[in-house]
Amino acid sequence: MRSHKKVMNVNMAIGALSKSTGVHIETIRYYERISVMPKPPRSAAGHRVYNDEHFKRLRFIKRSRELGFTLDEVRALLSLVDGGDYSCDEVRTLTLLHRADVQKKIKDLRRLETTLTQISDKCVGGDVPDCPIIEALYEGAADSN
Amino acid sequence: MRSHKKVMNVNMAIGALSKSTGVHIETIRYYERISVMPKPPRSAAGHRVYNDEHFKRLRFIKRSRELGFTLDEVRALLSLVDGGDYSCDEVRTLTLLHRADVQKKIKDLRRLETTLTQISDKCVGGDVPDCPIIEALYEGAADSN
DNA sequence: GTACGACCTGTAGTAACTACAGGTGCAAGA
DNA sequence: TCTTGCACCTGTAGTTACTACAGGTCGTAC
Repeated sequence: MRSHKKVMNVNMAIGALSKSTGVHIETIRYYERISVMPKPPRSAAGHRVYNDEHFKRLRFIKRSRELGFTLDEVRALLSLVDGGDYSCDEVRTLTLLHRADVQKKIKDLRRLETTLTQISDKCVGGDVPDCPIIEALYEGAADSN
Repeated sequence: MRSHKKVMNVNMAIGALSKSTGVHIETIRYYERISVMPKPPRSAAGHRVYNDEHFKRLRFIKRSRELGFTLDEVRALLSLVDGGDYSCDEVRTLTLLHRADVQKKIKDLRRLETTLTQISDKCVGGDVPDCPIIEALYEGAADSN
């Protein structure tokens, strides 16, 4: 058991969990369905009852998603946490692999931005028909890629 | 009629169109289903028959998609082409709006890259448990956003 | 005559949710 | 006491832009 495994027994319903984490109710149920969140115990009325552990796990998922990790990557991180025997190296490797993905995306988008700038520069504007942008896309003269 | 509206009557089947444009056969049929490509005439055997106009239109769609336009944006561009009365301004406006989207994405990804670098730097590596990356994500100390 | 390839239709799967429809149960106000 | 409203429940369909398959037809080449 790590320090983050301690439980505070602060019980709450799905609405409260949603509000405190900023994750939609439907998304929480979706995470349960695809097994990134565990099935919580139910109250007498059949309502889901969450505790502090659930709260932290959901916050972990949310932060990871905000950092652009896919749910599959989040699952990989969580399995390390769940196994409890993760090493720093494993986690860092996943993080750096992910960062490489992000860097590639940035590179692609920058090239794309350049092309968009170039083709919009071709266009003098005004109300004339036969826009060079359309021509560039429609006719053969494609210098993109 | 613009210069790009001239038809050369080079008929071809869907496989040839696919090969010459690099767009998958299934994707071409999908474009037809969602009405970004028109329903082509059929041969006696019921096969789709395409001509040079179809080829150019599909290439237009492909290039636009490669430039990151969504199919909805492509549809907007095509409606300008189809209407035949587009002005340079309209096209350039769409292009610049799209470029703004791309620039925002780049900005977001860059911030994300920075955060990933920061948290992976926290990690000294090695086989020790209790990785600071996991801690940062799991426990309260989140400086992201 | 049969095997092959290209074509056909229609449906389901992908990622990561979101948005309903239709139903239950509890608590507070009229 | 009734009823209104809210939070919750399940299950399914929609989103984007495709991809992949199952199962069928057709024409030609060997």
